[in-house]
Amino acid sequence: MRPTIRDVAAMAGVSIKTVSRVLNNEAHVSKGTRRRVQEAVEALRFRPSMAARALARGRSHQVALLYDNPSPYYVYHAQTGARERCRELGFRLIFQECDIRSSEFVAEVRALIDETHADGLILSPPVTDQAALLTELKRRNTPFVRIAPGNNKGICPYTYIDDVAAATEMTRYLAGLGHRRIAFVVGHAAHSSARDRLRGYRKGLEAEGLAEDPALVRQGRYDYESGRTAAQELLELGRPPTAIFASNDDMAAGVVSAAHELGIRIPEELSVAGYDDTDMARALWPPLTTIHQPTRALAYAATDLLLGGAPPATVRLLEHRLVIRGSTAPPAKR
Amino acid sequence: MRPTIRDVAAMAGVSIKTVSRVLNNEAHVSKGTRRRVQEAVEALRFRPSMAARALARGRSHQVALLYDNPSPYYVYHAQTGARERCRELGFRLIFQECDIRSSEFVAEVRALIDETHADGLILSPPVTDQAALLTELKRRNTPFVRIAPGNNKGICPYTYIDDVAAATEMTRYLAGLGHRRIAFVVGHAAHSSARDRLRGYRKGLEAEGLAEDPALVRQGRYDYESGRTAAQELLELGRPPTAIFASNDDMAAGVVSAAHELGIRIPEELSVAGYDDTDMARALWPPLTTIHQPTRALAYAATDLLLGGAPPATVRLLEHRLVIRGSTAPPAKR
DNA sequence: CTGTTAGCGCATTCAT
DNA sequence: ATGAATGCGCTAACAG
Repeated sequence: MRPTIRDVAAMAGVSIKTVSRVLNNEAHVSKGTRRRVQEAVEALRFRPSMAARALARGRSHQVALLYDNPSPYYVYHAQTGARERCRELGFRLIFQECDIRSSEFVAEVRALIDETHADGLILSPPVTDQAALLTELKRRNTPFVRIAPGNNKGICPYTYIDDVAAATEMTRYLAGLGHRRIAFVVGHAAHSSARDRLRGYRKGLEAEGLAEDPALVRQGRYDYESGRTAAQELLELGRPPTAIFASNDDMAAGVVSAAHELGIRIPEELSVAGYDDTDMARALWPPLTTIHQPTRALAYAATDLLLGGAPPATVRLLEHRLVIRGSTAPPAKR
Repeated sequence: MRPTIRDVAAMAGVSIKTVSRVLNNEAHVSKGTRRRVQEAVEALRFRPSMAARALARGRSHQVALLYDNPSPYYVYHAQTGARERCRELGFRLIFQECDIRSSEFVAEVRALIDETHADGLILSPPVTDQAALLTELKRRNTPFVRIAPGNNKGICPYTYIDDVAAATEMTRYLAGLGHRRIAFVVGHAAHSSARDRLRGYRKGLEAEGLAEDPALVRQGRYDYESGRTAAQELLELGRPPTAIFASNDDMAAGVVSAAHELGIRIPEELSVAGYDDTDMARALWPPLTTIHQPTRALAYAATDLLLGGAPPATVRLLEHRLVIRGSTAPPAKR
């Protein structure tokens, strides 16, 4: 049977309030008493009930991470980063999938907060940009932070990397190798990062004096299948690209797959670039050139903003980092 | 401010007990009263506190899924499957990473149960085979189920696929294409599935009248890096294999990567086979031949065993399914 | 320094 | 069919 604070108090020969004091590291407990209580806790292997604590004090020591993301790698790393910081701070992480397209979306988040007494929320893309939710959270005065927001940046702390700069740099890097026909696969329209990365691509082309060819820009959805479809179309063009920049790693994997199937060798005949959450890109290494996108670090830092110290209103956490893996080649002769 | 059951009672003009009755679908409430209460619930957007409920009744309506697994895909799919069934049954899923090698491993799980009042546990490999934990759970009388256990199968319900049969079939399939030097990359020693799959490989060789060449069997750890290393060694042998059977998808990805790097074309010059949790294998399609391993379904069914109806002591849930993707080739001429 | 009392929000006897 | 009182395990005033 689960021991309670009363069992501990009885064994230590004190009142439950004294036990509570020890558990919460409060002052005004004599050395000896404290030790006796601690021994009883050990002996009984007592662990305070989070439910009881949540009721008694106002807060639950739980935060929720909300996501609606098609990429297992993104989800896994975001979760890992947030959980790590939670652990360190003695919080528990509620990991909650949601559906931003549902008419009940905001209601469901509200229900989550009320049911769990969550102390705060961490929003990951594309939840991070749902205006209706942001409004509701502000109204309720629920603390929250955002990962990679695309708008309304003034309303809460957030973490992000500079997608425009990163995509610009990648595009210029490919151009620097000699590529002049560089295709781009756009991400999911619901994600503001998709727009930023596209903007970076265009800035990169412009900086290199390359004209944008609309036929080389394809809409994707940040998932494997859309990258694959886009690459199939691109590679069957009369004048195909010599490089394809897919704006996340799942789509890059789709591009690699399509190229394999068409017998096109990477990187000798086609250069492929992507955004990298480590594992996926490593699986495809060496054909892939990637931007290192530390999802885990973004989530860790966001959690820290929510729970740790007094956060500034806005934080620019991480610069982008361009990382070249493997041997992206200059364009093949034609 | 969060509405409570008292607010609902006041608005509906009844006592909190009546509200409680309506919330829990109990009998002995008149039609009209029930409707009035429901309207008040809607109007106030009332959601009962899980913490208060957990205290008042004995159970928390929460279950925990324990994992200690290096594969993001595995973790993601297991989580998704378990969460889905939880949702349907009105439970909340606590998704908990742990470290089976820690000396505090059992103590930490015990702490989790006491802190959260979890009603039951779902154990995924390799947690599923930690004898010390199983003993403790039995002693405490905590309900639990296991996914793909390798031993002590009598003690609780579990779900699994037949790894021995699946690996046998895959090996025989490769042999049927004409391969006679089929290599095998073994999984992590802590997972019983690693042994089962190796056994299947051996049975397959035997059934085809092929002698096992110890040089063609390499130890891996179910992660990308170990698959890559194993393949590098295998492909540099004096007499390299014509097919490599990696016993999970992360390792298969490593094999594909190593082959690419060495300029070996798949599947023309090397056939690669793996175990597939869909996404990873799809990313590498078409070079890969895979066994379809529905992690998500296994987790869903395990959760159902834990929460749904009266489960039998043991359930054989799913036969394995061999899935051929793309065009695995016969062995290259030498 | 330590103990007593009163809730936190809900379900659960037991009355009515 | 409905309501008042009691308690789940803990913390928070408020004594002493």
